[in-house]
Amino acid sequence: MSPTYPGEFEQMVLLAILRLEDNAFALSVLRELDKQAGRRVSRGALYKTLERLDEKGLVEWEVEETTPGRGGHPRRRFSVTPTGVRALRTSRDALHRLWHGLEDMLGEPNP
Amino acid sequence: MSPTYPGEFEQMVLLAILRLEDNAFALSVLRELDKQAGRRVSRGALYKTLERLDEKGLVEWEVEETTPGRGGHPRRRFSVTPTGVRALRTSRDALHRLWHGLEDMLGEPNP
DNA sequence: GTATCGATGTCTACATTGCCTGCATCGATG
DNA sequence: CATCGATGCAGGCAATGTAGACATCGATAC
Repeated sequence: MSPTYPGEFEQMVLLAILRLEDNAFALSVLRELDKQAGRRVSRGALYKTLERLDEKGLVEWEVEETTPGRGGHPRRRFSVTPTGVRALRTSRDALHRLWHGLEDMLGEPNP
Repeated sequence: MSPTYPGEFEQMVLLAILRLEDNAFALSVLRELDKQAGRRVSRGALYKTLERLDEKGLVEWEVEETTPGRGGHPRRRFSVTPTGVRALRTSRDALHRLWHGLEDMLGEPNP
């Protein structure tokens, strides 16, 4: 049972969900990833990732009480589980330690 | 033309090489990853990753002038190419923007 | 001088992630 | 009723992550 770390994209999805708080529906996540990280992927790609994160217990969701006046599938509101938050912290800390001290070569983060 | 971003582990390997400067031989990278990021992988895993980073032009290497008195294969000294540095910066910036503002939930980095 | 060790590198194979296209659902709108 | 819009799901291939076995060749132990 080796740890198995969240991949690069998985991390981004988790972060996007956290930022969206109550508004983390799949398509909003897609927009957030584009807006904040310049990362554009297809819906299918995102859903697959969400499905995997769910299987790993890093995210969970509930269906939204259907807003009167919209059809199709009821949408799901995602949230990051405590396990997910922990995984995120671990990844961040590891990267942070590796980055630390390289500011000269890499420059400061570009906001 | 798809960008294709460095994966989670690939980023760590690139960073480890940068930190080691002139001392970036495969096995030192392995130790650096363990020490700084707590990430332990087999040699095979690392070599595969280095090979892929090389194919993508993110790292390059030269064989070391053989130190008198050590046998086996001559070891390779790796370095990150300018392209590699750029890729690293891009990934960092994207993650940085996503992290920004979430300090309350995630806490400050753990040094 | 032979067996082994130590530090490297390579090859093969498989598991996990990343990512896309295409298809289905179902109110609202024309 | 045809279509659109916002969703979600299935299937499948490509890229990444990871391990384990095997090869090389000085140095050192016996």
